[in-house]
Amino acid sequence: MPRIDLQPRKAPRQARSADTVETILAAATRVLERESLAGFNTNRVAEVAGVSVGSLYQYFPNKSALIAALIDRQQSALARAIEDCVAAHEGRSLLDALHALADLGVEQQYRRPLLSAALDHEETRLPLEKRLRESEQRIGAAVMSLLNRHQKELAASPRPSVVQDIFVIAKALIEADAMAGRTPPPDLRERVVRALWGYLTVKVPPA
Amino acid sequence: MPRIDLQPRKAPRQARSADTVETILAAATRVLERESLAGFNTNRVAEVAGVSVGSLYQYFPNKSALIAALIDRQQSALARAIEDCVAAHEGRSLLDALHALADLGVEQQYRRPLLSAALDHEETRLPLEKRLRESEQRIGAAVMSLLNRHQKELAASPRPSVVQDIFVIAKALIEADAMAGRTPPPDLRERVVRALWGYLTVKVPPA
DNA sequence: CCATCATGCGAGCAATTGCTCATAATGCAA
DNA sequence: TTGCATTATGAGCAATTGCTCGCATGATGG
Repeated sequence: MPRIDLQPRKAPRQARSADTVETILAAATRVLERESLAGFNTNRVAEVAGVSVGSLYQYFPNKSALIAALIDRQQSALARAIEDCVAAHEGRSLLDALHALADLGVEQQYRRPLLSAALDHEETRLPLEKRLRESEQRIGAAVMSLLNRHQKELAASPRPSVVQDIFVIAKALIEADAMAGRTPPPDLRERVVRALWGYLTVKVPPA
Repeated sequence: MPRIDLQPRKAPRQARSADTVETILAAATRVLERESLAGFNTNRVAEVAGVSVGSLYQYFPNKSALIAALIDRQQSALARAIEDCVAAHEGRSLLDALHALADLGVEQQYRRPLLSAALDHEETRLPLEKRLRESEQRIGAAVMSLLNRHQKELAASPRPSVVQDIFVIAKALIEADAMAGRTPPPDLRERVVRALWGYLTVKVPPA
């Protein structure tokens, strides 16, 4: 069984190392998106990357660290995209922003369905490291600021659980469709927006 | 790698077999809810069940079939619970029914969080067999009949995608909380209902 | 040309695990 | 009790896989 050491090994000083790391991560991505977690082993990743297992273990202390690096990459990219999206919609309507966020999620999930699903699964299994928590928090902060800008349209004042919920709702809806077909159904975007908009703005009648 | 034979082997004629199958399934459940998929192997299940591996393979042709049997059980139980719930709420309000369904989901997910999560994951990996599809359809039909009863309150006429969506939304919200803590937060039920109610009843303003 | 050393290499170890099969145990009919 | 058929057993095989370690390689400086 692998160690519980998720820190990437101190990168060697030589110039080539950054490229090699990049090559390995790219290969890992390819393997993961083609064969999901089933065919994902370090020997295969090294083979696809065109390097030896030994080299792989020079840059990643164990398999978990490799996966963690992939998650980190993907989460950072998503966080950045969301931040940009929220920033770009300053002054515009909440509905427009939700549409844009939905598009963003759809695009991300459908580009590499297996990769996303696999990383999702590993994310719950691995002890999350700081950097990942950081991406999560950046996403949370961005969404929270969006909600704060439109507080008057909301049914309730935005609490952290609201941010988590709309994130979870959007991801689940998109993932369910992404596992079923190669291309997004035309109404997916609209359904996601309806779910988010409904959750945010509706007043549930009292019992 | 395991075969792709999900049919349970023809049960022996002897009386003891049913009990043995039951014992094995119970053991499998225990292993799965304690150590998730990581520690779930046939040797361990047999050990916990107090039978030999050979016996296990007399009743289940392979590991996948064992997992499929667990999924089948759980799905059937859920389908039945949902059908009963929908039937019990005939003539009552949609909101009441949604509350009841939310409770049902929360209870199911929190009783064995790891089990539910593991089975969810395997469900996407395994080629679903007929019986499973049948449970899914039963759930879909029950929810659809509930929606049909309250068509006038709905924002749009209930299509199959609506049924899938509210199922996915509820499951995702509950699962996210279930992975985080041992007991459900007091507002979980309300959040689930709001998400469902919002999705079903809200009219999204046109662009 | 040599010595040094960081880096790359890949055979192979140790552990795991799905599953089989020769054998033992057990139930049952005669 | 005897003989047959059915079921239970578990040692162990074959395949997989995470990872190590001794050695090769090639760049660098003298």
